[in-house]
Amino acid sequence: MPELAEVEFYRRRWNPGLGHVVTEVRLHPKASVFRGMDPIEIGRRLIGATLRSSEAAAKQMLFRFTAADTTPLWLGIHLGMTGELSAQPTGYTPAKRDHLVLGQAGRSLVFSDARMFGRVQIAIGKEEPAWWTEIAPAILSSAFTVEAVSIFLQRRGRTAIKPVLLMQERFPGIGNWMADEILWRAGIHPKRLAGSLAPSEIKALHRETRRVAEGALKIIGAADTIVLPDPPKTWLFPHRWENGGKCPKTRAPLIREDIGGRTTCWSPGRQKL
DNA sequence: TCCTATGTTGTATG
DNA sequence: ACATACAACATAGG
Repeated sequence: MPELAEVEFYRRRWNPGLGHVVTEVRLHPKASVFRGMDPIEIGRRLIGATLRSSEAAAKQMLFRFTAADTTPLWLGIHLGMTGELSAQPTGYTPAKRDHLVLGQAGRSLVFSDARMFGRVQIAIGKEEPAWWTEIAPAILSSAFTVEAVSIFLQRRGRTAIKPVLLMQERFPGIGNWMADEILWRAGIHPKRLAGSLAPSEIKALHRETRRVAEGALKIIGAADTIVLPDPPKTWLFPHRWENGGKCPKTRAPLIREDIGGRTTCWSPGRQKL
């Protein structure tokens, strides 16, 4: 599920653990979410460490710990397609999909991921790890300019705009639903080649990318609810999966089709080829 | 049984 | 070296 704003939402679910020591680590050592890393090593390092702070960027999260001897310890989590974080009562017993459980006095911090496209990694030392610092500059930062977008679209000129919006090196945090939302707002057909967009369309795309990111972070990322909130009916989001779904702006039936290997939803008439 | 799924990455090809 | 397209990863739910 998780794109930019959902990642931020889930990151905050571990906030109750801030300032507390990890006293027990339970994990599924064979789970592929650990990728190349040694799960035993991850568990060993985290025991006795205190959770100090966390950040989200693009679709990733960074949890900063300090070990008992004050050595900085960085825990990186990518939620993949089905990952979630939660805080559970003390002594929580890991279920099948709970690949990493950090036990603290008072609560357990749980990472679960059914499909295991997610990733868990750690790094040790003063410097933030490269896999964190190398994430592209945020969409809401000053580095995300019309110029930067324009250059990128020219370089990917022969590819449909939809899959280009999913490229994390320029659109960090954008996923399938946000990409459709952006194109729908900007009035651009998802099959248009990236290199074919007029300057005015590039401007609109840039503007709506920012607005969707900003709106999603406000509605989803900052929500204080137990359950992940959905954007309002005025967005494409609540209509994109329903059969017979209609465009909230034109009331025309929405179209769904595979583009670049991902189901894409758009509003005919509003978004023309 | 069959199909789909809010993601990334490795590989083949041009 | 760069750009492009797509299979593969692993599992649950309709």
